[in-house]
Amino acid sequence: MPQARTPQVAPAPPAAQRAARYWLMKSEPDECSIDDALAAPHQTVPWTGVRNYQARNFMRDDMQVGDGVLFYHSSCAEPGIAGLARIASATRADPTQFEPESPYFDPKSPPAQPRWLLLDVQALRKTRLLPLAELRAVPALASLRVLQRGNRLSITPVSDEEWAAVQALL
DNA sequence: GCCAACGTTGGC
DNA sequence: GCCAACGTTGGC
Repeated sequence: MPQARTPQVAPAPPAAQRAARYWLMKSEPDECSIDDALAAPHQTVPWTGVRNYQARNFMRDDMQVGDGVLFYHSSCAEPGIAGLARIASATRADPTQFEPESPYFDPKSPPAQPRWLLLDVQALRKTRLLPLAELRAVPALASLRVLQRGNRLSITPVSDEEWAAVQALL
């Protein structure tokens, strides 16, 4: 008895099954601030340099064009949410992994199967800076990933409720 | 597959 | 510059 054929390709998961529709993305303002992104052509920058598998997998598996982004400034005098942005492209290979002179060079990444991805992020607007202390004071943001102890991920999902709570602060 | 050593992140 | 926390590496 022949078995029913199984689809060769799994259907894309419905939006409700994605990890999130909103994201927080960290950028060092010395490298690319919200002002830098707003000044870029089409207010769009390639999000280069992600070298963490969890963050890469969010880009690869969950992030979609149009998703909302909290643009976060890290490793600077005033860390916090500095602007709003959106995901503006699908993923593609991050070219810096193949550039020996780049700080993001990864000699172990096989060019035929690039290990690291990026996508384009379009800045929408600069906001007033929402520093960590202010975010921590909002009960609805208690579980925001960037506020958790030891958090280091440069891309983290933001729930619908957290997104709304941030918008309410602006 | 364990786990110690090491490098990096990032707030303070 | 300090240091806690975390991810990665590599010997065994």
